[in-house]
Amino acid sequence: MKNESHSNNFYITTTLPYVNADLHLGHALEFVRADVIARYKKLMGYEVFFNTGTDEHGLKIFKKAAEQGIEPQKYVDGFAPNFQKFIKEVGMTSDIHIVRTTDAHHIKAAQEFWKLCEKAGDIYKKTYKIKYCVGCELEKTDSELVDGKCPLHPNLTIELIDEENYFFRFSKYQKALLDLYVANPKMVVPDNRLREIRAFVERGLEDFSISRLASKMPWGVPVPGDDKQVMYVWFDALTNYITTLGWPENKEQFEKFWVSGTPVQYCGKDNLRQQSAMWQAMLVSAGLPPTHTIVVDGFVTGAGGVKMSKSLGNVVDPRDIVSEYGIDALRYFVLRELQPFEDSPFTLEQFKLSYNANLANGLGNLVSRVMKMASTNLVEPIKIPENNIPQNYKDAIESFDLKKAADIVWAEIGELDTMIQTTAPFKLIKTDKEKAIEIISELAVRLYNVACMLAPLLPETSEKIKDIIKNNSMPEKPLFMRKD
RNA sequence: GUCGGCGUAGUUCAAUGGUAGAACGGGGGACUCAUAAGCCUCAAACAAUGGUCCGAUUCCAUUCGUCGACACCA
Repeated sequence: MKNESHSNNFYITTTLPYVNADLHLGHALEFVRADVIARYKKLMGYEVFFNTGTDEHGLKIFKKAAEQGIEPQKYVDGFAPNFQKFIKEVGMTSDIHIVRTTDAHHIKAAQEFWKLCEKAGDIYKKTYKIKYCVGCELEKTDSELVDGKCPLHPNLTIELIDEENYFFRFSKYQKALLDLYVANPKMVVPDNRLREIRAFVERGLEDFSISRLASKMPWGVPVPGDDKQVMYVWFDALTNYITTLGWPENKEQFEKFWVSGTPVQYCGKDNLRQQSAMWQAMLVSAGLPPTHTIVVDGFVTGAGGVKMSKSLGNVVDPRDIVSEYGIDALRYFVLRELQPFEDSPFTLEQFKLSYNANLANGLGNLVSRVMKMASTNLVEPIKIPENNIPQNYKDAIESFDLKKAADIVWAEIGELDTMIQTTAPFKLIKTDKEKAIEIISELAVRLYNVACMLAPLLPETSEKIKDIIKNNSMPEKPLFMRKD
């Protein structure tokens, strides 16, 4: 267990998508959530290191590049800017570190990591038989086979080909991992995911291969001291979480954010094993401290919980939403309408309903009605209150329950609407001006607090509201226009 | 097949061993500061069966439904 009491530094990272991935709502969801945590911590006075980036090695990339007849490096260089554009489009804080697994430093650091595992005696060479379908001309895994045959070519027999690869002694770390889970019961959020990974580890671990023959697939980080092999993609990819910090040379930064901080990794549920078991074993092997918290997201599905897929045509491009409704509308939906840790359905109809109800009629309208009264009746702007963030809101964010945090904000919005109705300052102003002004000021103060709570969630909107209150003015146009 | 999660109003969620809460959507009403917004109000749910208990939506078992894990899909 780490001492987490006095560090004022905070590290958070998303998973790295493949550089050529179609960036969909699921990616946006993870980015937005991590971004909220990063902004929140910054507002709470932490120095924050926020990491994301692109995974650029491996067979898939290599093949795509070959199809297009270009060098893999050229191919990934063509895609990397898309990703960087995308994260801006979904409103990620500008203060973000972007690692590419083809960065010279990352490559070198991944090799250093390898050497440490090797020194620990955890890397060894082994021949194993890969299963190969001549029909597909591809390696097959057991889970891809049906009755030991390739489902696409059931009349061909699967060939076994000897290949010598490096392996990582995962099996050695079963106890270390189980101990880690016992010592850090909140290491994986939500806790049923910890149960899931614990069950997996308890069933026993097999060593896994961590390299490929360069003659077959050269697009990877060269294995130190063996130019015939390259690292298997994800071995180098996982190390990005620390190579981005400048590890191993930049000891100070690594110490600051990883060792004495509380490093947080966001990932989708399909990444549970890699992040909470394999990567943790790799860290132990290399003699480095484990991740503090791994937050596991569910997936966004289509209507009725159906998987989103191109063939069903229910894939949603978050950029389309942003261009029609704005960044904060997308963020709002991700944060409050999607379950923080479970699969959630997404439909455009639902999105619009929720937008109209909560952003246009709720928040936006409240700002207009309060500020209309304030700007016409108060002679000067209210005294800007100290940040008065309620504890339950903080607790919700600290436990990664961003939906609960958003619920708290919207409960306050509802209370303010009710307060206007019951105290009716717009009426009172005619009979008891002093009292009415007192109420209007209180409304503005509480609205300012709402803006403060919104700062990590809907940063643009939060700023707009704060400005309006500081100027004691009306919004020039509705914050969120109703959509019909 | 083995293991695990889940199954609450039309929808998405919440709480709880003792009258089941909310939001959105739907019906009705009074108001007017506001984005025909807001407020009040009405209708609306504990998958099924059995067990433990004075009492179960909550605990247990079974069934059904659903999602996931069961390794190299990073």
